[in-house]
Amino acid sequence: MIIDPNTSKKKCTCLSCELRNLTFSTLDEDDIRTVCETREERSFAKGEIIHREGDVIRDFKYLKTGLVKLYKSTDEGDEQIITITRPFEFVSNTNLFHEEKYRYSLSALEDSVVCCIRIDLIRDLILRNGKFALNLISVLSRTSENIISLGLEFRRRNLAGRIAFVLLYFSNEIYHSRIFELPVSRKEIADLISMSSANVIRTFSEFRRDGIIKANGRTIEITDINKLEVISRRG
Amino acid sequence: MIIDPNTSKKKCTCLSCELRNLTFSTLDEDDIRTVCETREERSFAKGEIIHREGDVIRDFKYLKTGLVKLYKSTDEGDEQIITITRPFEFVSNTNLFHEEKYRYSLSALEDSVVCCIRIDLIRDLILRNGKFALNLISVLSRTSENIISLGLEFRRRNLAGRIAFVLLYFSNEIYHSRIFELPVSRKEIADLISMSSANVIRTFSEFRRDGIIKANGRTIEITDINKLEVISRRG
DNA sequence: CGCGGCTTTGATGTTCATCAAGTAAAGTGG
DNA sequence: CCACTTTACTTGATGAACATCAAAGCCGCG
Repeated sequence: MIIDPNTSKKKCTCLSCELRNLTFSTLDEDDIRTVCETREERSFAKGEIIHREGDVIRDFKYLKTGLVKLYKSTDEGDEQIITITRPFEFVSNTNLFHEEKYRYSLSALEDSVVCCIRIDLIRDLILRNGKFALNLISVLSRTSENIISLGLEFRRRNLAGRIAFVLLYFSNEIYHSRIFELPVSRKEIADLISMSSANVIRTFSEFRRDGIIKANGRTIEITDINKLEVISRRG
Repeated sequence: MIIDPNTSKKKCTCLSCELRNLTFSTLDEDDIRTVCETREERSFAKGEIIHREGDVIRDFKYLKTGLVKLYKSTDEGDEQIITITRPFEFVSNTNLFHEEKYRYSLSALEDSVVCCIRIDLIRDLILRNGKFALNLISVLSRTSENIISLGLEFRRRNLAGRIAFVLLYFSNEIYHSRIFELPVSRKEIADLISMSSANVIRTFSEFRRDGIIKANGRTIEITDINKLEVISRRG
């Protein structure tokens, strides 16, 4: 870990970065060094906005640590949350390569570190390195695919089913534990599953009454995962 | 236009193909020739299935003429339609490059011609030709982006708003006319916007009563586009 | 010409949004 | 540190939006 005395930005050496195993596994030492020198690692506190829809796209962004939400603000002032994703899933909007500006906003749900690589450099690497390009396509596709798939999952469920699905998603995909701190408010869950926050809360209360979860503020414990899975499937 | 006497498959020369202006503009004459020789042009009658979810992905598929729907079958036997797209919008599922099998099915809503290029060849071109790779990323991103965006548009509208949106979509994006033949059944519209077919039909009837559209079977004429736009925006 | 699938409409009930009012929690300024 | 404000959460009551069920008409196809 190297700390630049001028900017005090933390920089680990890219050679040992975990991300290298993903998109950047195909780069040789020279290219890795170039990436390493030009990239910027930015920290965002919980709640901070990483970029807004309409901002000019300059960087290819990769989430190193933390948790973020991708969302769109509607004309009426509320948000549609598109996805909530954790590190090592590529995070820049998919429109990176065919538009100038972000279509969606991105903000930190937990303290997060984002690795920013200049988009010109990525473009250059694609042009020069076929393996890198192939790999990148794969990562980009997976990201989009996950977003599309999440939408389909919500679409076909009713209120209770969507909430069961969300709880299982956090438990299985994000925290790998049956007890966890919800990174989002009830309102944000509502914005994710396209239901009213009052009904989200009501459903939490019902799940609690039925002994399916214990909920104390944002601390959630899944006590009857079987029931929850049934609700998620049938709902 | 060349017709192969053995297979009776029509083949236009790729050199003059309109698609060349899109993804394949960066290929030199040699590569174009290779693509041209190995590709297959397949015709599908209205209603035919082009591929099913679970089928092994062998080709990169591009819609040349016609109209197709991308959809997922649920366990309960009904369909979720993901998108309906017209020619020159790339059509293969986005999982082309990171999965072995299709996640979604694709079928022809109108008689359609699909150009199929072996996936190995595409992979090879990506490896060898950086500009092609960059271009392809752009096309793939746009396709995914359109699907995601469509989902968001439906999500934030109520029944009437969704139907107004669908009608405007067909009118503006697909047929470029205020009179057109709906390529889908009422049931399929229901599967696209995640509402019941009975209520889709009811809404059509209401629009007709209110003088917003004339509907005779699948023939639709938008008679009051302003009202329809208001409903689409506010609904 | 008869069958099955799509369309249409009405009646009924469920699901969900909205409104309202109250409580708890968390930030804010003196 | 406390009073104050704001924001998140909670619950109930009400009505609107939508699904479901049922019956009848239509159309295309074998």
